[in-house]
Amino acid sequence: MRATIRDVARQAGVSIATVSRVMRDSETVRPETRDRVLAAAGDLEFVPSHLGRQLAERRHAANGIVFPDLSGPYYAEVVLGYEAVAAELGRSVLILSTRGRDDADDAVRAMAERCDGLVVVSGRTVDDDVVARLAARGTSLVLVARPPVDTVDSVNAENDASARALTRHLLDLGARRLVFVGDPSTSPDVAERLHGVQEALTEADVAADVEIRHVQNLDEQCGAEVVGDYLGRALPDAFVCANDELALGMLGRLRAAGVDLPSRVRVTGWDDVMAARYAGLTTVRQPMRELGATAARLLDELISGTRTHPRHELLPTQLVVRTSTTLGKETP
Amino acid sequence: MRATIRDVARQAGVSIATVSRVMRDSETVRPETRDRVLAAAGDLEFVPSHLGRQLAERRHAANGIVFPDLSGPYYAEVVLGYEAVAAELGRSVLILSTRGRDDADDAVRAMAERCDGLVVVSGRTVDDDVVARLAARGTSLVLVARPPVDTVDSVNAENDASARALTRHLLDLGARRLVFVGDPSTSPDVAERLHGVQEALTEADVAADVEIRHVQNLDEQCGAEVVGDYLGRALPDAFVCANDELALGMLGRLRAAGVDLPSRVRVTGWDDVMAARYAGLTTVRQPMRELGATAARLLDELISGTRTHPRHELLPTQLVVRTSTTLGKETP
DNA sequence: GATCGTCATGTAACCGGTTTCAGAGACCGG
DNA sequence: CCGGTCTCTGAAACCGGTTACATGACGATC
Repeated sequence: MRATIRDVARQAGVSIATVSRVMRDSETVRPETRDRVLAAAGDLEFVPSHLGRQLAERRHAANGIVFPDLSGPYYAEVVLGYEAVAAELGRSVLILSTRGRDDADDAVRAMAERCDGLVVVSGRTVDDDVVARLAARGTSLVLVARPPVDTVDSVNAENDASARALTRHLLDLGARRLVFVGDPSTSPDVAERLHGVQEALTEADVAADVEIRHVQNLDEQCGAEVVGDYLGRALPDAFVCANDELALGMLGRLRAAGVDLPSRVRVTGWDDVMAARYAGLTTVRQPMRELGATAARLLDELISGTRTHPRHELLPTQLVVRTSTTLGKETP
Repeated sequence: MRATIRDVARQAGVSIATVSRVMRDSETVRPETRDRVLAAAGDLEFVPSHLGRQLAERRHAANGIVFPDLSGPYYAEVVLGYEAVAAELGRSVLILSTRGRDDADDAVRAMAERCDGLVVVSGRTVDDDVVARLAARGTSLVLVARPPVDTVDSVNAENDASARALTRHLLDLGARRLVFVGDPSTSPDVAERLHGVQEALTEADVAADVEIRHVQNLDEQCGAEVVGDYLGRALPDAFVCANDELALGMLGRLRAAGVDLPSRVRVTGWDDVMAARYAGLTTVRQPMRELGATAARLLDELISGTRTHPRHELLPTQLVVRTSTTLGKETP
């Protein structure tokens, strides 16, 4: 069995209080005594138990993060940014993926019991009432890429401005008939993107319109299916997809059908995943790592009690133009 | 403040032992008493403290996983597979990324104090002596994608057979002068892959050779640089890269230089990341998720004491042929 | 009716730390 | 030489659970 604080105290001939003081060099201890304790601790290879310490301090020194999935670069980057900052702040990071878990709500609640606070990424993880109940219980919470709730901190990527920029880019290229691929009712992010597109069209001084094409999931297969539908009839000028995976699915199917891009049709995505670069996909880059990092900082403020009023951060995004819309100004 | 077991006991008019028994429905409690306790618990919204419980049980019910990075799909998938199985086994998962951390060794040791056991992924995370010291201390350990140590469990992906298959594939296509890109001294995985290539060449009934091209890092930039070097002189028949990122970097640079693939030169990678599919990269697919899942299961056996003798798992890999080597049998 | 076993529950020690408070000396000025 | 202050250390309570053991009630057995 590993040495405890009492073993060290006995060996050094002091009380456990003194050992505790030396280990966390809090109060003053006579150098001579300190040396004796340190010698005993080194001798016994004493490492203070986190459990004992945490119980006494009534804190976990750990943060949680809940996300739907880790495949695909989006969430992985968010988690990475989160972990980096949390570690800097001296906190461990607990992860919980809700994908394919039917007891996600319970799992999140269980996780909340093991952390000083947690971050919930994406609306596809747990229901709002779970979030509300956690918040009501006093759990420190930060929402990421999830519709803000007044009383709860949130971090989101800007959608509207980039959607407008993207749309103007397409209009500049002469595109007039757009098709937005994705279901705005599934996610507020998607709804905002669509909204930005529609606004840009309204503000434009040319006649242009956007059709909305709903899909089951935002994945490659659905993207391919959408292309299949359009191959029979006239292609629009551009497909504006709610995310990169949809767009990549479309690109693959279009290429297979021998449709030339960007002359016959243009395709855009959202996220700027790594594959988008190789596929030459015009898309919108999100500061994923920064989303996680910001969430970690906000959460730390909540936990440490530095701040009590909720904050809502909105991080900027950036249009990345590639060959799926124009050969003119390719960004490799 | 949240309710404790003593609050519940007082309200229900029983002792804390009885409450504990009800909460973990261990021993027999009279139904009537149980109902009283449950009512009180519900009333006070009592949730047993993990800290108290864990201290008493002297276990964390948490596992750790250490990896170098989470950007790029490789480690993310491993972590995902690990988390899924760990969650199934009722364990929380702590993560630790060592990238850009100069105190990685300490961080790993600190993490070990908070878990019942941990998985170390890749040799690029911490030194062998840290692993050895943890093992000596009795920490349950599983190594993933890291050179096996006799006494410590390990999970690795098969390298040799796939490297041979890959090489034979290139030989079949007529390639004779190969260049292996990557530094075999940095990682045993890379060394094994090179070894497989060399063996396949030796066994082949044609005259062929492989040159070894060392690189600083296994990333896209280095891949692009290697191409730059070769553009001046004669290109080999094929570049066999130690991973996909190198290969993708080469593909980009080759395409930019107007070199036609696969007619002028062939390129292969290793890992089968998502971008490889869009870049048409011939590569070797690793069962990344399964690596993580297997590690979680091995670790659970160690922690629960079901098994004491070390095991070394070797998971199969699979050659994926795409257009970077041949247009003949493209796998989309 | 005394003895015994069983069942339900309570008492108290324990897990390994932190922290409050009090006390023992050392030191100082008058 | 004495009272007061300061510095260092120890005793003990506490964090919130688990669990070995003790206890008491009750029914069964002879």
